[in-house]
Amino acid sequence: MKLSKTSEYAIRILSYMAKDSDKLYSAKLLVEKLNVSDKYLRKLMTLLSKAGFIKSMQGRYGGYKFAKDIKNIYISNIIDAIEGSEKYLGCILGLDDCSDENPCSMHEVWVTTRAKLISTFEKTSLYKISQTEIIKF
Amino acid sequence: MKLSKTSEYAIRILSYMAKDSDKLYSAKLLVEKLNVSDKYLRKLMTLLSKAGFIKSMQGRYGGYKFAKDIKNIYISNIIDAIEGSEKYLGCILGLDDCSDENPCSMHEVWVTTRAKLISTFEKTSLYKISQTEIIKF
DNA sequence: CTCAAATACCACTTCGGTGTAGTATTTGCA
DNA sequence: TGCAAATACTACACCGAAGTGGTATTTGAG
Ligand code: SF4
Ligand code: SF4
Repeated sequence: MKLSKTSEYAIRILSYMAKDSDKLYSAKLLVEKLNVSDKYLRKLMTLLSKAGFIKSMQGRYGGYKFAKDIKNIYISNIIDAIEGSEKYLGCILGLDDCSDENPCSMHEVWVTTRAKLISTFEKTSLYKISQTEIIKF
Repeated sequence: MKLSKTSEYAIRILSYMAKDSDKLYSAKLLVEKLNVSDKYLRKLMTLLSKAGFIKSMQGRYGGYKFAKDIKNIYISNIIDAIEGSEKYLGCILGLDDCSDENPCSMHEVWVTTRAKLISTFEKTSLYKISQTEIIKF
């Protein structure tokens, strides 16, 4: 019942960057501030670049900055890019073939819960997160 | 955002057995009916025995049957026994150290969603599940 | 008593997510 | 131009969950 570590990291990194969304961030700085290993963070940054959330500047004084308005980046977009939506859209019991017509007794409450979770992801933008003070990353 | 495969299997198996909760089920039958590999199911059955949900009868015409009233076995009990409650009680972003006092902007809606999910698990017994027709396992 | 048919146990393999290492490439500035 | 400091890339190591194989043990029927 958790997102993958990679999704966690991605949300953490982008949330952190969203605090000053025009700034250019180096991998070195992010590694120091956030709790992600150097190599893994760099790999992830490249992935996030290719996904279009950020753009990278190589060379001396390079780094990463947002490629688009953080008001248009939602948590659901990030999760989709990293692990695909199936990972959190499916049934909690893993039974793909049953439907609303053939439900088990957990179905109704599960579907309701799931819907709420999804709508949370789809409605929460990085901008919104940046408006809240986060002490610990 | 999913339970482990093992939890899925456990819930599937016990839900199936709950349809006729006094019957003695052989591993062979369960393997045929449910979609779990022979060896893995047998290993899991031993684990479920040790956890006290079922008891096993060895020898010729042996098998498994419930060790207690299925009205007293809740989904949350099963998940706890297999993967521990931490796995689905924590924060979705994996940041253990922030609290209700230092929340990010997802916190409130996440906590609400999580609470609903947990209460679903804690209120749904195998008996309740058995009352609903499940076509596909 | 013997055997068939069932579970229990131990050890190994496989696989995907996570993390690491080393090297190549880019780029601005002295 | 040459170097320092940054990112990009490729390949491999690690680890826990999932899955498999083979053997030992139990037990009732005949
Ligand atoms: S009926 Fe039950 S098992 Fe099937 S999708 Fe709904 S919650 Fe999952
Ligand atoms: S504030 Fe709440 S939802 Fe946000 S990261 Fe912390 S525990 Fe998770």
